Order: sequence, then structure tokens, then C-alpha cells
Amino acid sequence: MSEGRPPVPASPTLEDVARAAGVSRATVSRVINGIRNVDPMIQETVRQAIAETGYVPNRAARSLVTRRTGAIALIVSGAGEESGENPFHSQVFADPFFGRVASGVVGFLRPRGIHPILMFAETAEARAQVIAYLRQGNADGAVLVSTQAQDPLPRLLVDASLPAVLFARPAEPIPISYVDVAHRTGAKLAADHLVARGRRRVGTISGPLDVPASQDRLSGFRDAMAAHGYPYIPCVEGNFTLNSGEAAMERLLAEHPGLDGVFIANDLMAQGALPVLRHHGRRVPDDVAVVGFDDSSAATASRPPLTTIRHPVEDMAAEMARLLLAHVDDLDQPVTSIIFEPSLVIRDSA
Amino acid sequence: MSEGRPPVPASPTLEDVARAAGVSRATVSRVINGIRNVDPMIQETVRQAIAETGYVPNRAARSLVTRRTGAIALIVSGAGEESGENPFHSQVFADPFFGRVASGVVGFLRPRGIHPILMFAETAEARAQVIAYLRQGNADGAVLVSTQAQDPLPRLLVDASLPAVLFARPAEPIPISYVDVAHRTGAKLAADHLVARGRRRVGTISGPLDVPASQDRLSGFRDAMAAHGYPYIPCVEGNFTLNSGEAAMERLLAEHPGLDGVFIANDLMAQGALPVLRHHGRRVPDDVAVVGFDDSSAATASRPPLTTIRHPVEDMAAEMARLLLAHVDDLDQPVTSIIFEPSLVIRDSA
DNA sequence: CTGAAAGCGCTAACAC
DNA sequence: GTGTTAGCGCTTTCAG
Repeated sequence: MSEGRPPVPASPTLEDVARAAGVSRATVSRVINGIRNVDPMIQETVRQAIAETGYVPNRAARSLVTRRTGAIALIVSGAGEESGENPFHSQVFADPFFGRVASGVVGFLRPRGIHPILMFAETAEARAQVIAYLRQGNADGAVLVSTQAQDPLPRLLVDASLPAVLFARPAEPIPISYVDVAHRTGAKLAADHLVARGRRRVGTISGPLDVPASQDRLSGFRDAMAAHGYPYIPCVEGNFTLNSGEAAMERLLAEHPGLDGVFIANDLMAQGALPVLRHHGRRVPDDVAVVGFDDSSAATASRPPLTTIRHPVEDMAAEMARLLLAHVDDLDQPVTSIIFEPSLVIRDSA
Repeated sequence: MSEGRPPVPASPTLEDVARAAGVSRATVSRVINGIRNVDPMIQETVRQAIAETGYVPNRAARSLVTRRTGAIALIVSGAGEESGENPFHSQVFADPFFGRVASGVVGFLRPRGIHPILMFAETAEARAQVIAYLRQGNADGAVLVSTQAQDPLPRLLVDASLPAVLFARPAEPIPISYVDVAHRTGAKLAADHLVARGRRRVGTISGPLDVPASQDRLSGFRDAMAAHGYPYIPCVEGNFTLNSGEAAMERLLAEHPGLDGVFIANDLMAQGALPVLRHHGRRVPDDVAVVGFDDSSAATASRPPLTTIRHPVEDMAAEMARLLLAHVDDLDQPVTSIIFEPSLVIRDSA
């Protein structure tokens, strides 16, 4: 025993399996890839040889010839504010939303034996790296969830003709597939519910108004309220964070102390708003009814738990992955958008 | 123009660059891989040719010969309770902690051009898939963060001699590298602070007692309090979730109404405990001082913001990635554990 | 210091 | 049906 560590038992190759089964590499390859035209008897022999040798196909070799990696990138993208102390990605993943997206993507991909490569793209440099990475053939395509409007990455992806699917409609029209939820419908659900609960003096806290989702939730809410006979709905703009929800609620209450209902564009802001209402002596839902949006974990973590608009994030994420795979399989696949319907979840806040 | 879509401009290969530069493939390969022994003039020519052709190395081809993928897996592992409705990974990522780990890992890896493959391993099947995936050479190794003690995956990894590093000390001793924080020191910090604040009737809410971290935090806290002259510290066991914090606080308060201080083993449970205290008429910190653990986003989201024990999760995660790369580079690298020191972060709750 | 040549393990024509 | 063979794009001895 003079060698350092021979125990690295160079994993078996197709050749080894072929020899063990007494057939050619091609035949083994055929049964592995599920191609018919192989005698059932031989198939069985081969399968056994595979089991005996403990063979696993080498992905690099396969990729080299198929020009497919069997991997896709899951990109979390934003319009880079780099606060050294608390990096972008650190904050981003604190939002339970991304966990749900990741979950949905993995849920769809995993049964297919493929796993997402996690990438963040918050700066120009990071975006360039993402593009280069994909061009190297590290992944066949990308699913992308942006935290900000005006994200330059979708455009870059399209320009590089890399298959990609977005989680939400891009702010600028770009020929790229995406999944989204019917924000306006969701906002209408909230409005109808508030009115049904007898609320007359209703306000709203919106998300950042440069992102389409925020715009749609706001305009959808106002239109629905108008249809109920309430043409003027005061609004304070937030930015989807807990702190901004707190601040916005503070302001809304100061400007409209008579408020008896509020629609808040996401649950995290609503979670921030609740203590503010309490602090100002408003009971929820008795004095002020609150409806959130997302049905995120913040909704159940809030006290009282939030009545909110649920969109099927996991399903949407799964669909996004499915769409991407379709694009990867057929580069001529037409650009598509798929819109999901939201639903009202009634808890205690309204 | 009869072709369907010729515009797929087969990306340039080494060969193309070599031709453009008037040298051999070997030479181009050398300059790309930063091997000296190349005439500076020629180096320059090659660099230019690379730029002109827009060449990017094909990773599959490279992997095939180097037997390295340049990828690593980031595995989130737990002891599988599969609740169909709300999948494991969905819940897991709702915990901001995992976002911080992901962030730290990416922060270290990205400058090195490598990106983690995200995998979940909550069932026996999923674990088998993870092992097979790594054996296929899809990744050179894995960093692993478990949500539960008794996770079988570390053992499987070791048995398959796959390079891996854990985020925390495994419940069973296993020859595998890990990073961790000095939980006992952190707990002592909390105890000292509570005592310094003049608290005499102190209790604690622990994490699940089958995980080493929970044990250490509890025993560390009790030992430190004993040293201060308080040998009996009542404890209620939680499971690190917000709801369990709520329930545990409820019970602790019922059993020890005279409580004036409580150490809660993570911020999320503390976030759940705060409203319970308030509901029972206790002001925080005046009547009851609360110290959490983690300095997670729950600490700042709580009202009042939590005094807590911070551990440098991002740094630890980065170190975990660094360690893994060391193991990948040298399979004979000895098993190591690296322990980080926590610190006290004083906010308003104590 | 540079080039020629031999594969890495696999798939996909193409023969038989 | 099955085997033969030619590479996929790259790194790496080995000559020169």
C-alpha cells in the first residue's frame, strides 16, 4: 500500500456497463435514454449491468454532445442599490415571497431531475456575469423574478436570445414570456369585501408606483370602489417593506382620521400597519378593517391574522418553470403570458 | 431565405480563436487558464482574438477533461414531514435565516464565478436524488443547512465520500466539517444582560431540545444564570416558529406570573411572544425584559425591536463555502470545525 | 515557449 | 435491432 488514496473508484462509464452486459455502448445508451428498438431481453440485461456497476451517466459528457445542460437558472433580479452592510440578496430573501417562488420552481423541476442554479443580479456587473454564465452553457435558460421595475435584465436576456420567463409583466413591453396574477381582479375582490363589510371611508396603501403590479392593484381598487359609488379613495405610496407600511399607515391616519377600512397592497406592509392602528386606538377589524395582498406568511403572522388576496405563487412559479422548459425544447415557441386568478382569503382583519 | 432560423450563431470555439490569432488551440487554452510560459506578445494577440470572436469557454467540455464542474450544491435539508398543502421548502424559505445563509454563500462564491445549485432534501427519496445528482458530477460538493436534528443526509454524504460542509454541528458525531456559532457564549451574553438590567425572576423559551443548538443555548443560559446566583430557571420548549413562541410564552406566563425577564432561543419565537406579553398587560421592557437570539429580520420587525444575540450568519455561510472549496481542491483536507463568536445587540426589548 | 495529438464519456448518424 | 464510428470543445502530456 504505497499510494496515497487509491479508494477513489473512478466511477463506471458506459463502456464498463457495455462490457458487463456484453453489448455495445450504443445499446446501453439507448436503453438509458429510453429509445425503443431494443430487444426487451437485452434491455433487461443492460439494466442489470447498470445496477451491478452502479453506473451513473456523466452529465458533462452528455451535455457536450447534446448541447443541453439540463440545468436552469433561477435569477433574483433587482435594480441594484448596494448597501454594503446589508447586501441586496440578504434583504430579498427575507421576503417570504421568494421562498414561495423557489418552492414552486423546485416543485416542478425536481421530478424532472433538474435543479435551479441560484443567481442574484442586482448590479450591472452581476447582470453581465449572469449573461456570460448562461452563454457558457451552464444553464439552458432562466426564470427571473424581479424586485424592481425597470430591471434591465429581461432585455439583455432577449438580446442574447437566451430562453427566459419572467414572474411578472415587465414594465416596458419586451417580447418575453411571463406569468402573472390578475392584480386588478384581486383589488376588486378587496374592494367588494370592504364594501360588503359596510365600510364607507376607505383608503389604500399602494406599492411603489413604478411597478406595474402596484399600478394595477391601485387602479383596480379605485375602479371597483368607484363602481360602488366611492369615487375618491385616498392613497399613500409605500414600497412593499414592513417599515414603509408603518410610515404610510401613520400618514394615512393623520390625513384621514375617520378611516374605517384600508386596502394595503401587500401583507408585509399590512403587518407594519396593524400595530400603528392599534397604537392610535383603532381596533381591527371593528374600527378599521384591513385587507392585505399576497397571502404570505406575514398574513398569518400578523395579529389579527390578515384577510388578504391570495395568488397561487407556487403554482405560478411552477408554470413559469414549465414555460421555460417549453421554450428550451423549442426555441421557436411563441412568446406567451399566463395570467392566474387571485382569490379572497377571509381571516380576522376584515 | 428558406431556412427556419439560421441565426443561431454557433458560439465560437477555441479553434476559432486559435485560427483568428494564428496560433494553436493549446496556446489559447494556456492564456485562458493563466498559465505562464506564453510570450507576452502572443498573449496579447490571443486576448484580442478572444475579444473579437466573443469567445466564452464551454463548461461541459472543460468539465469533461478536468473532472470538475465548478458548481456546488446548496442543500436545505430537513427530516421530512411532507404536508402536501404547504410544502417543506415553502415553509423553510419563509424563515429569513435561510435567505441570509444563501446570501453569504453567494457572496463568497460569486466573485469566484461559481453559483450554487439549490436543492431541498426533506424525504428519503429527495436525499437519494441529491446523492445521485452529486455522483453524476453535477456539482463538486455541497454546503448543507439542516432544519432538524437527526438529519440523515450528512451521513450519506460522508459515506459517498462527497465533499460537504454543514452549517451547524450535527447531532450525531460524524467526520464532517462544519461552521457554527458559540451558542453557550451567546446565551451567557443574554444572561449577563438580563441580570445587569436588574432582572431577578427570569425564564426562558428554548428551541426543540433534540437539536444541539437549542441544548447549548439552554444549558449555556442556565449555567450563566446559576453563576449569577439564580440556580432555577424555568423553561418551556418551543420549536423555533412564531406560533410556538406564542404558545410557550402563554404557558410560561401562566406558570410564572411574576416573571420580569425572558430569554427566547430565537427571534421568531420572540416575535410571537411579544404580543402575548402585551395582551397580558406586561409592558416590554419595563415589566418584562425580552432577549431574543439570531438578530434576524424578525428582531427589527418586532415592536419593540428586540435586544438579541447576533451571530454573523452571512460570514459563517461564506466560511462554509470557503471550507467546501478547500475540501474540493484537496480531498485530503482534514475535517475542520470553525466556531464564530456571537455578540449582544441592544435594542428596546431589554 | 509552442504545436500536435490523445483522449475525457457520451450521443447520433450510419452501416450491417 | 445492434454495432461502429465520428466527433462535441476542451486540457494536457509530450515533442520539438
